[in-house]
Amino acid sequence: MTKPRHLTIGQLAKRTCSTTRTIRFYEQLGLIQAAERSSGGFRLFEESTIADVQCIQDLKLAGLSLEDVALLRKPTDWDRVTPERSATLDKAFANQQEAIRDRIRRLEELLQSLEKARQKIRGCQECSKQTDRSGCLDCLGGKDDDLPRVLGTILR
Amino acid sequence: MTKPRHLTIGQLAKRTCSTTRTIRFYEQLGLIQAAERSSGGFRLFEESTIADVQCIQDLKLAGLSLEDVALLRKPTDWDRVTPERSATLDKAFANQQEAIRDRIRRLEELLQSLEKARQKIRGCQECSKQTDRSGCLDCLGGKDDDLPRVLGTILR
DNA sequence: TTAAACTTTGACCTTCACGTAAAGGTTAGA
DNA sequence: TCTAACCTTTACGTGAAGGTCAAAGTTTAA
Repeated sequence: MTKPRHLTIGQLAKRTCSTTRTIRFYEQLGLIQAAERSSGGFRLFEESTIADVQCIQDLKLAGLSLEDVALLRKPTDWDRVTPERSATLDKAFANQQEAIRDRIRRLEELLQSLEKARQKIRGCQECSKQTDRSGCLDCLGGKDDDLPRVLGTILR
Repeated sequence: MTKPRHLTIGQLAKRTCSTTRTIRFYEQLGLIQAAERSSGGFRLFEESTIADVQCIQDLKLAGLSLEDVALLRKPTDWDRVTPERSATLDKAFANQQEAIRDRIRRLEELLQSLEKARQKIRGCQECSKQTDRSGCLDCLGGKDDDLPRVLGTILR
C-alpha cells in the first residue's frame, strides 16, 4: 500500500489545484468518472483522472466552455475505433479549429486597433508638451478614418 | 425635420442590431448616455451613439467583458487631455494588449494540439482500413509523449 | 474508542449579460 | 380623438461555472 491506488475527491482536488465542488460538478456533467465508491459511499478516482481534470483545465484556459470540452472529449470510445468514429472526431476537432481561428482573427484585429490608438495617444502626448494643453483635440479629432471602428468612438 | 436629430431607444436598438433591454443595460453601466429625455420621459440618443454601441459590440466580440469595455472607454475625458491622462490611457491599452496576446498564445497552442490530434486520427483511420478494426489502439495508445498534455487523455 | 478530518447529498447563492413579463404612460398618425 | 405602436420602471428569470452552507455519515490516527 505504498501507493494509494485510488484518490478521494479531496486528494484529486488538491492534486489538480481544484475544489471538491468542481470535481463533483465535472462528474455530474459526465466529464470524469469515479472508478468506484468506498463501502461508505466515498468517490474513489483513479490516478489517471488527474490528467483528465488537467486536460479540462487546459481546454477551459484556452477559452472553451465545458460544453465544448465535453464535445471534444466525449466521442472517444476507443473501445472500437471504426473509421466512422474517427471521421466524426476529426470533424469535431476541425470545427473547433475553425472556431478558434476565428477568435484569434478577432483578437488580432483588436490588437491592431489598440496599437494604432496608442500611436495616436503618444503623438498627442508630445504635442501637449509643446502647445499648452488643448492641442490634443486637434490631433485626435477630425480625421479618424484611419482608426479602426472599434476605437473611433473612444478617440473622438 | 427631414433628419431626426435624436433616436429613440427602439431606433437605436434597430440600427445596432441590438435590443432595447441591452441599450438600457449599457446605459445603466455608464457605457452610453442618452443626450436627453423627451417631455414624456423617453430616452433620446444622438446618432453618434450608434457608433458607441457598435464599438462595444466589437470589443465584446473580441472577447472583452463589459467591465473591460468600460475600462477602455471610460478614461476618455478628452475635455482636457493632460499628459498624465494620456499616460493612463496608454497603460490601460497596453495592459489589454498583453492580456490579449496571452489569450492568442493559448489559443494557438490549442490549435497545434488539435492539429496533432487530427494527424493521429487520420493515421489511425488508414491502419484500420488495413487491419481489421482494433489496430488503432496500438497506434493511438502507448507513446503519447509527443502529444500535448491537452490531448493525452483524449487519445489514450 | 473517540475526536479530527474528510465526505455525502441537497439546496440555495453568486456574477454576467442580458431575456421576459407586468402595469402603466407617451407619441404619431388616421 | 382614438388607437396602435412605442416607451417607462420594476422586478423576477436564465444559464454557465461553480461557491457556500447544513446536517449527517465515514475514515483515520492516536
